[in-house]
Amino acid sequence: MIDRMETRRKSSIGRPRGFDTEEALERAMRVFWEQGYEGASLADLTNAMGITRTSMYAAFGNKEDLFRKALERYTEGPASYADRAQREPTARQVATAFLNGSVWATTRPGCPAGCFGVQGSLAAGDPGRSARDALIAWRNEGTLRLCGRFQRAIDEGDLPPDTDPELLARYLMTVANGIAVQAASGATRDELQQVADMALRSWPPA
Amino acid sequence: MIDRMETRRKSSIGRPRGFDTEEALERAMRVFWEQGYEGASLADLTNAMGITRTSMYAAFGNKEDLFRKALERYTEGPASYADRAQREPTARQVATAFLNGSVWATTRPGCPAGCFGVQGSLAAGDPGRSARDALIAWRNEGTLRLCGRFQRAIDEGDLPPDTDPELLARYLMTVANGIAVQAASGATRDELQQVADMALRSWPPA
DNA sequence: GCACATCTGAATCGATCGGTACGGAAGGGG
DNA sequence: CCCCTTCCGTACCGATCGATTCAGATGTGC
Repeated sequence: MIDRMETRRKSSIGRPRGFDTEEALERAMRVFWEQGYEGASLADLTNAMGITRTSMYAAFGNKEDLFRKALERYTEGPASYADRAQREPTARQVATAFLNGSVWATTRPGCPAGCFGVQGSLAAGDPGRSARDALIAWRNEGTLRLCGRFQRAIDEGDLPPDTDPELLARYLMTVANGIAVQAASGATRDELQQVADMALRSWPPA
Repeated sequence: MIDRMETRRKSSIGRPRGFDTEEALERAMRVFWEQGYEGASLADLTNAMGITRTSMYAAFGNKEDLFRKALERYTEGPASYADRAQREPTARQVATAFLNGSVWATTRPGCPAGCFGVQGSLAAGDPGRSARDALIAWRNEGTLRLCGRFQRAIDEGDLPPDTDPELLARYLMTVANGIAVQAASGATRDELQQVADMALRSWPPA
């Protein structure tokens, strides 16, 4: 009852866990991704994970914790393009990689269409408010990281000194969010790639 | 039991309704807008509407019908900027009015932040799937109408003949959807107006 | 005033919600 | 081997879900 909600086990004594927590989390992530926090019931989740309620609670804590861990996995998995984009050498390449990555991630065959960080919980009632707030923070952190990267680009002379890094970051995040919504609406990868290309046409000249 | 789900009453006999259906629908719209279809419980809705469950069912049918009627009201109310934008004389003015309107509508003081057509139901489980599909259709219809408007602009010589009207329409809808998500994330009207202005910089020259 | 259609409110429906308690099964350390 | 810890499946918890039923109140048309 103390800290059993940790995914990692603290000792090797006792019967070992009978399922792969990483794979179970992957399955849970996809359910949240597809149905959202409030739309995903415990029955949906445990069914997809292939385990019982009890095992889920022992391994992950509760539904909210499971959602947060699924978000972490999403960040390091399908959304890892964001991290990679940050490491591109120029601001323009960062922007291009970021939008291309968002197109790619939101239209991956075999994965739900759209972005976990958007449709996981955009609006919610009381019980799902904490999940919604977690995603709001997640999106805003992404914007902030982009902003910091563009500030660096300004300092390095890669962008004009009168550039507004916040605007650039918010612009990119806005387009990426829109791409996610469009992907959830059935837009294809090709169509969204064209949109991303067009969005980059308003990027400040290198 | 036949068609009592109509908002309009078919006869004047009997006890008249004790509440204003339009105002009740307005209140319901805001609840769906703020909490989404699945996040809005009957208790939330009827509480905000100031009526009982029974009155709601008698006047609107059921939760799903109420949602559809709320969407109609949203279309003709807060989202009426889309219709108005279509009637602008040039394609560029259409695009400008559309994005400006979306910024304005998603950040209206006294209204929930964001767009009903996006956060009303972006992802959902089985029970909310029909609401989700209704909003998908709603967004795609908006794109289609923009596309038709830009096709007309091409025919009129307002846009170059090699323009892809679908791409322009999808681009605008993508940016508007992104603006909605950003508004739901706490972005201010000024910030989003800057984003909209920047998005229009990639518009084909007049 | 009468008869009737409709509205209203409370009580209730079965189903499902997220979350738990319990007991048997199963594996590791001595 | 035994003990002990942990896992796992079932059955169940109170609360809430959307939806309905029913009696009583209320207003309209005759």
